[in-house]
Amino acid sequence: MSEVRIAGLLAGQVPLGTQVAVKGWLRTRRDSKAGLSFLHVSDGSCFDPLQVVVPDTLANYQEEILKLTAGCSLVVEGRLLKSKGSGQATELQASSVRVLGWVEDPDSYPIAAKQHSFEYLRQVAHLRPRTNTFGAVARVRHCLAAAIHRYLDEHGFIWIHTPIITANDCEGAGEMFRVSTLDMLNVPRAADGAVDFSEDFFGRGAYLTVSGQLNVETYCQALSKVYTFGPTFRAENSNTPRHLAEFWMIEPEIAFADLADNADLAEDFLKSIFEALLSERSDDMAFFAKRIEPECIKRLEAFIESPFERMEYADAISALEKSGKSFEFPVAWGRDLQTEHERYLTEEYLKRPVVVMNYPKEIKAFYMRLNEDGRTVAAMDVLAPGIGEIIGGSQREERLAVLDQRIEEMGLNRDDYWWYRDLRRYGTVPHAGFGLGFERTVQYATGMANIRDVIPFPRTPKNADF
RNA sequence: UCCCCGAUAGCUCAAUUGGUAGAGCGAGCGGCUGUUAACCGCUAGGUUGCUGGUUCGAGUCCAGCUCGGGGAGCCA
Repeated sequence: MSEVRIAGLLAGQVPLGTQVAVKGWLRTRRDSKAGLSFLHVSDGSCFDPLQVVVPDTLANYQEEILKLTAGCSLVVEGRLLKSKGSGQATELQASSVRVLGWVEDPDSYPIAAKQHSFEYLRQVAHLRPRTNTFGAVARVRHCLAAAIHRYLDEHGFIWIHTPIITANDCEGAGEMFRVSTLDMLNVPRAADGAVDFSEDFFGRGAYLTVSGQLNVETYCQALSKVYTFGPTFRAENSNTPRHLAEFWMIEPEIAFADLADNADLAEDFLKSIFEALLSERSDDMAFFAKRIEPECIKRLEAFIESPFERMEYADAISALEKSGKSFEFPVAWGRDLQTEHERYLTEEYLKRPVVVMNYPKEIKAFYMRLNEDGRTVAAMDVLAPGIGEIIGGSQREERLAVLDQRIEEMGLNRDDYWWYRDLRRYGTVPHAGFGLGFERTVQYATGMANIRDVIPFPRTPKNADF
């Protein structure tokens, strides 16, 4: 007897009539007076459950089958047959059903066979993967992650495992989580009363990374095309459907490249992974289109087919000024684009993704390359309808003198960046890269409204449960 | 962190000007049916988020707290 996953059975990989064993969890049970029960069993390998037909002639029919409830774990053996019903092509005619684990007190089982709110399911995050939605999210998440690695591998990128713990308290991307083994009830003090981190584990202050970019640039300057894909941490008190304290980020970095190359990569990369998603997880995407966001498949198809708009920051400002809209936040050259501005550009003005390029240097990071005009830097943001900023990137400043000047202008300490500056002293090359928020990508693809529902165990202010 | 809203049965919600808490789903039992968001009947299920206050009387009004949601900022 062969043992197979339900995905393979439903995909027709096993000939009808074959005797198989299936292991999974019960979704629903319906009994018929014709002397049989119908079980929907899922093993998570695909969206659809397998229908199992159980005749009342099985020895444990009265004592066990009729008492099965949602969530029970089962081993079903039987023959794969063409279904007599209309809801599915094939079904399993059971010759034995073994119950591995019962659900104690079905009345209070948190995942009843009914619709639950996402807010509620977050409180039972250990059980929510058993629902249609969260099973689908998990498979889509995996599919996109695999597609990302595959694309980058096929295009000659090397995956660099940049550190999670960093002693750079100067990465400049917001509040950081401190990593310490000091006894917080009895911290060592220096003479001036400040905490003495020289006695801490690393002999200095240490933090969780907010970005692998500075580290990955070092490998970029040797391997040409590299990327990071790992968890990232921000200790910002952000309470929105788009922010997490712990999230995953992809950061490609390419040498011998400028901002235009960077934008081209971002576009080809995004289109490629969404194409993979549509072809490999059509079952889950059909579910999202039916129950979560009716437009999500059409949106991805349009995303793949139409070229991204490319727009100068200055032109974006002009478009906003000419829009006739009254924005809550003022529009002016030198000011950053607010959420409402980004939404207007992608959702009303262009109705598709746009790469906004060359921002005023004052509102961007020190490492972004200064343009000829002396007032803008080669930065880019990829904005998408419905989600806003999905990618932020730039060409990096490869000229040491200019980099030093920018470090000084921003009030940063040059010595803190000694190894980063070394890259500009030893065989510097033009290079560029960007950061893609993985959860936001999953959100965009599925239409899931809240970022807390596209990561298994969301970490947000006041919540690190599970 | 700021603004707005919310917390009532396992879940989703209702409850009139302050007057003894109700429905659907789920669960249990029974009926019916190659069923599939099944359908029909019956039953059980509540210290109304926490603390305090006003009142003869509070799910309802007031204050504080906790947690959740939406919007904004920060950003990916």
